[in-house]
Amino acid sequence: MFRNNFRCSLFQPLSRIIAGTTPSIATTAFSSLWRLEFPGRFFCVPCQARALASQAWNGRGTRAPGFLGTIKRLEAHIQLIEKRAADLAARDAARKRLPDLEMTEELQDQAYAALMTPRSETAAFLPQPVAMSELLPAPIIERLGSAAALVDTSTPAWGAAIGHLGSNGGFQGMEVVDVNCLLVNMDLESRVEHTCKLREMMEKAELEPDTFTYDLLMMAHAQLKRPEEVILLFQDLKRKGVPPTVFTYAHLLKAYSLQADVEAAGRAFTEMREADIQPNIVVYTTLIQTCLNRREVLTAWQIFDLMKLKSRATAPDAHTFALMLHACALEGESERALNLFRDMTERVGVKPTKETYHALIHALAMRKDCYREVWRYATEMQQEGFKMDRRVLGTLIHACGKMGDLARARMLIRHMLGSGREDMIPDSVTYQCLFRAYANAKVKRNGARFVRDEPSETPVPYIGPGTILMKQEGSFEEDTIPFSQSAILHTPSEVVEEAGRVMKWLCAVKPHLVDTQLVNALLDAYSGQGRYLKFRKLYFTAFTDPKESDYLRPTASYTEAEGLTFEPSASVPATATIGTDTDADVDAGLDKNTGRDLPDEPTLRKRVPRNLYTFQAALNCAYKCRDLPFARKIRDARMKYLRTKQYYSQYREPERTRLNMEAECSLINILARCEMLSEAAALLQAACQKYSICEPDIETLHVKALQLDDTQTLNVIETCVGPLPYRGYTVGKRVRPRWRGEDEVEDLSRTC
DNA sequence: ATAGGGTTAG
Repeated sequence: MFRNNFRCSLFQPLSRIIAGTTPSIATTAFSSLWRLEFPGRFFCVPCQARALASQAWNGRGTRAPGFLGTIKRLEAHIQLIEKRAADLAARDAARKRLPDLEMTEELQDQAYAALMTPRSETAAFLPQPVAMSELLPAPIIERLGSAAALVDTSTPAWGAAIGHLGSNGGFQGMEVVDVNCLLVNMDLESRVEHTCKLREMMEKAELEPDTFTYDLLMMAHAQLKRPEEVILLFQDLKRKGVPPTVFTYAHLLKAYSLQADVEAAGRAFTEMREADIQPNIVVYTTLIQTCLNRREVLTAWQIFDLMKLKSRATAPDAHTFALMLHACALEGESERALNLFRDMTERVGVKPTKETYHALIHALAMRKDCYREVWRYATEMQQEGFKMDRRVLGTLIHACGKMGDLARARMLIRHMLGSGREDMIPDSVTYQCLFRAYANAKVKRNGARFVRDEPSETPVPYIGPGTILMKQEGSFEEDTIPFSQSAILHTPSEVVEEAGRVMKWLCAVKPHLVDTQLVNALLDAYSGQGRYLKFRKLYFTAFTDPKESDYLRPTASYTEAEGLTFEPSASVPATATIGTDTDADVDAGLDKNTGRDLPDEPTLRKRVPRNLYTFQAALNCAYKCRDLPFARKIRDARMKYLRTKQYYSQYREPERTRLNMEAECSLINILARCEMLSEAAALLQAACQKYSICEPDIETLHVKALQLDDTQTLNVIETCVGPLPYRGYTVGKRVRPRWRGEDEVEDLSRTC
């Protein structure tokens, strides 16, 4: 119900654009669909190109004129199609064979080894840089005089030079082209910085900016992500009657893309068509980006299809494919990404770029079952000569994090730190992925090691093979990441201890990297390794409470108007309060037996504000350890958070709704696990007024109701989520105490 | 004589 509404609202801009009163992207673009290059001939793009070429030529062989030529061309075409079909079949066969090969690990290790081998650096010959003063127009150089030296450095002092110019007659007596030439040679930052001064000087010299002037200024602002100024510049251009070009509109559309303003982009697109300006591949690609920024993936695909159909000139290129691969990643559609990539390279004949490879790897990294493909394409990318940069490595670590491949995640981090390159050092996101690897690492719960004679908690500076003991200039801090010396971490304790050490190290050495997301990731690591006590400690010590000024309204009006608070219930297990024995029981044996982390472990040096994902992680943890009082505390804190400005500024509408629904469902499931079905059912009834809840969202409640044979609750569930699927619960499962069994595998995520 | 693309919460 609600979810459907939500879907509709998501797609509404699309329908409005297609069927709306104003002609829009889709209508205008569809109307030109009829103007295909080769109506009635379904030749693929390369063949269209061939056909064009052969029409233009009168050569021999397949280019021969007349009937014979036609036959030969047809034969050639058929051969081509046959060859392609054979190639595809061979490829498919190879792909199908693949799962039988038992080389997964080995292959991945090879891939990793290939990745880590430094490629021989062939020093590219760079031509001598030309002096700036030789590029600038003569009148400007003349007026600058000796001040021309200001710009003849590696970082030209544009501010000083323009100031000098301004006090020496400015642009007086010059042409617009001179100003434009100056702009062309200025870097984007300087263009933005000195826009006002330059326009002032132009006005003084009675020079009217032309289209190119506006283009250069708009471009600079667009690239530096300042959409407001771009839009203002465009309005100014219109007001002055300067005619825009397709470039001008492209810059404007880029601004709307940054604002994720699909409607405005649609209007601009229409306006452009009305001015009889043909949209080109860049315009369409920017429109796609706008849709993706608003998560309107369906519209993005429609524009993409349109580009393919419309003409050869607008056929998608590597830029467009990179975006669409990214669209696949957004939706977790890994197969679609693979197909698209194959389409791109084999059918359309577009050469993959670093960006397309990266986007493909990203799309593959979204799913665990594509982990091998991630490494396959990472290797291929490397073999094609593309260098790994921080972003690609970041995506690979992301894949490791998702998969729980901790060993490789740590190796990649070491690699990045050991590279000693400024542009390679891991950022906050990279570390976040590392922590997710800690969270998802599959280590045996009982690491059957009674005595552990290698105390892994001593922070040892990493000294890898080939690392010189001398600290490298400027990167000595990074070199001391307190990884355990063991190449592989075997027990949850080892994992959790290392995660904690790394976090402390980050707090001490790189505090600017420690943000809410990172601490949330550490929470996930504790939760993932079953360290619920540590989790709670972190949850209660590492975060700041919202300040009075953070609230939208004064907190005096704090009277749960939402009406979804828990009823205090007598059947709450009395033991389950923070820090009691129950908690220690819930935590795995090691924590308790060694007592290692029970006495005041120093808390994090840095505190960060909570966000919605903090609560999500906490609710998941409360679910896993069945801690209802903890869940209620989380809920209260969350309710308070919903009144803060941060809540409204950090999350947009669809995400808010999704997370709020997830939180409600978590609470329902926690209640169910604690066998408080009537309260859970009441909550469900209230929640389904606001959200469209499916059976998988509240699976625990359903299973629990079946186990307890609670027909009343089952009825409530049925009225709330519709007809219930069969759930084959086993009685044995119910009897077996699951408090300290292997990891529970209930999935709280929404899969429908 | 310009423009559009890739990492972020299992």
